[in-house]
This record gives sequence, structure tokens and C-alpha cells, in this order.
Amino acid sequence: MDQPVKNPHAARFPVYYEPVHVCRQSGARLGRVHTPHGVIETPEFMPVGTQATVKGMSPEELKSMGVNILLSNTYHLWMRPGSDIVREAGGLHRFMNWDRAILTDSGGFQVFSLSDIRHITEEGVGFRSHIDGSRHVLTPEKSIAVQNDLGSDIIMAFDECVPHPADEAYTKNSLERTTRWLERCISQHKRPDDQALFGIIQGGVYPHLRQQSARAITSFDLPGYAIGGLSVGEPGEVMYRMLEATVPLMPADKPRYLMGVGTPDYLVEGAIRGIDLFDCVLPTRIGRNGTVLTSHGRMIVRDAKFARDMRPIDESCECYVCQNYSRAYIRHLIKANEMFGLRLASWHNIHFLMNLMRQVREAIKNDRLLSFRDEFFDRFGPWKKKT
RNA sequence: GGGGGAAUUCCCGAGCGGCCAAUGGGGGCAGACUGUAAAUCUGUUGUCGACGACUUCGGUGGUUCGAAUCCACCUUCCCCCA
Repeated sequence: MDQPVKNPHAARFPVYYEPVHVCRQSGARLGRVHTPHGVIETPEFMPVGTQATVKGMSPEELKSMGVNILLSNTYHLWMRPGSDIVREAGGLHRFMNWDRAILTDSGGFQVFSLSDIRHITEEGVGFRSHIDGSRHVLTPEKSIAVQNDLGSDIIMAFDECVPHPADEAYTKNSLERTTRWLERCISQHKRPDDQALFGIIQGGVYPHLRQQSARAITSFDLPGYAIGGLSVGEPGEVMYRMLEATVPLMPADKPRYLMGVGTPDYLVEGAIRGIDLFDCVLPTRIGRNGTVLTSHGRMIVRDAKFARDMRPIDESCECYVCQNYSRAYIRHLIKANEMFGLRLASWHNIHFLMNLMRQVREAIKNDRLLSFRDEFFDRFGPWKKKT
């Protein structure tokens, strides 16, 4: 049978948080997020599969690395193939042959990333399709309806991911609109028994706005909450301060998700500040573009200096890629535009981050996450190279 | 044997008297990438003691104040006719 229920929300929500341990050294928390498609040990990283696939990777390969939850996207699947088709396929899990948990983003990030081809109003966001230029309006109601069709375990409220920099007035106005949109999302949600709706806290780089948003969003009784609008170009220190201003206002008995975060330093620092879930395109994107993660930092394996380097990407890595292929071979494949090279680089990078999170959880369990951070980054070095 | 065309910086290929170290691709080199309009994008790619100088556009001579660009010959390649 299931784990013993330690959380009062278990009876009310399809997704709930089970606390396991709090690191006495850092205050970071170890836990389990229960979903209709399995349990996720947290803190955890979610690979991104925007178009119902983690680019280049099969579900079996992801499972072999211990991936228990991945992220997909409302906007993209709405545009193509259309949420009706996914619904007819039996839902996103069956459509993409993934029987573990799925979280879908609401399209809120596309309000940010497609800023050149969209227009925001109180009603919603008008988009020109990035595929064929046709006009569409994504509203909170539409986003939730699409996500209800997709059938993901965790669905996200429709928000505006505010760009950086944005002035205080704009940020405040936007966050308040995002809060009003949340109410509409909740009203529209038709599957609260098997899909958990998470609200998203905004507020840009202004601590008091972050707090205003956190209070407003968490005043709605939802199964989980996310922090959005960070990691959009602001300095790392600013992001950490925003987390410190926000996380304490988020309920301790519900999952906390930091959206779009990604680099090893942000993952560890986020965990230290009480975050449970992260997602990022980073491992697959930089992999496809020729960069791999190693215990000694980033390595642009595409570079000429690896042409005759027969060592694995990371000599201390136990992943399938490092057990079987050399830097020279992967560099060759990428230079030659062979898809297998893109796959191998993505594969290793996902493994690297999954493994990092395993180590983070182990460190929390042993009350030594701060020590682990220092040891890890002593070798890894800064993400941004000093110039 | 006769007639016509072409040779450009690593490759392809623009340029057809000065604004040309020479457009544009490719390739090479380097960098970026954070809820994916991304197998994408950006920079760079003759040499040097380098906001200037020097050597380059098949070769050799020539015309001109000045040539990758015009002329002559040579070399190589391609096409057509016999």
C-alpha cells in the first residue's frame, strides 16, 4: 500500500508534500511529493519536454536516470498538435508513453519569451502563433482547459513571467493581474481530484512585491505554490534575496517550486533556501549546442582541444555516456552534425543534474548541505567564468 | 587542328581602374544558452612590433598617378567545332 500519510492535505489534494527531514546545517528540506503518477523525492530537478518529448531522449532512457517527473508545455501543445488530439490519445501520459508524473507550464513563460508576438490585456494574452503567424488568445480559462485536456499531474496557473529589468509600477500591476488570473484559473479547473493546480508568485526583483504576491497567492488554498519570474537575467545574488524574502511566506506543508532554474549553483542555493522542485531546459539545450557539465565545471566538448581526448566527459561520472564514449567521439559527432552526438551530450547533462540532486538529498539527510555545497563548488567553480 | 571561356584569400563564389585585405555562403576557431520560436544565436577567420604598416586575387612583363580589375605572352583547366 501507500506510504503512511503524514500530511493533512493528502485527503484533499491529488498532490501533496510529505516532509522527511530538515537539514540541521542549512535548513534545507528533504521530502516526498506524492502525485497520481508516483512519488518524487525532493529536492528534485525536472527535465523539460516542451513538445511532449525531452528533446532527443526516450522515456526509457529518462527512467534509467531516475527521472520521475518531467515538465511539458500548454502553449506548444495547444498550438500543435492541439489539446483535443492529446485528449483523444488518452491524455499526455499515454500520448507520449510516460507513466510517471508530468507537470505542465501554463503558457505564462511564453508571455515572456514570445514578447515580440503577443499582447497582454486583462482578459488574457493575444499571440501570433510562432508556427504559422495565426492569431490566438490564451486566457486563464483557456490555459486551464487545455491543461485539463492534457491531464498532467500538476498544472500551473496562467501568469505573466515579468521580464528583467521591469520597473516597480509595471511589476506591481502585473503581479496583481496574475493574482486575479489565478482566481479565474481556480474557477475554471475541472479536474481538482486528479490534477493539482499550483499558483505562481511574481514580484520581480522587489522584496516587498515578492511578499505582497506571496501573501496573495498563498491565500488561495492550493496544493502547491511556485516562484516565477526569476532567473530571467537578474544577478544570482538578487535571486537569492528574492527567495529569502519569499519562501518563508510559503506554506511548509506544501511543495515549493522554483520555475526555470537550472544551473548547478542555483539548484543547490535554491535547495538551501527551501525549494523542492526545479526545472530547466539547460541540460538538453546546452548539450545540443556542444556544452557538457562535469564535476570540474562546464566543458565545451565541441572545442578543438578535445579532438584527440579519449577520456570520458567526466572521469568520475557513472552515466551510460561516460561509461561508453569519449570526448573525442562526442566532439566528432557534434561537429559532424550527427544526432547521436546531441543525444549523448543531453543524456550526460540530464544525468549530471539528476545525480547532483541525489547528492543534495543525501547531504540534507546527513545534515551537511552547506559542507556539500562548498566541496562541490570548490571543484566545479563559478558558473560564470571570470574574465 | 580551329574557336570560345576560366584561373580570387582553407573551399565554393562575388568583385571587373581608386571607396578592396577584397560581399556572401561553407568550413575552421571561440563564446553564449536558465517555466525551449534554439541540432540555435553571436563574434572571429592574410601577416605584423597591429586606431597603423606590410604581403595577397595562376605566372612574368607592361599601360596608368593608381590594377584583383586593362594589355601581351606563358602555364593550367573547362566547353564547342573538326
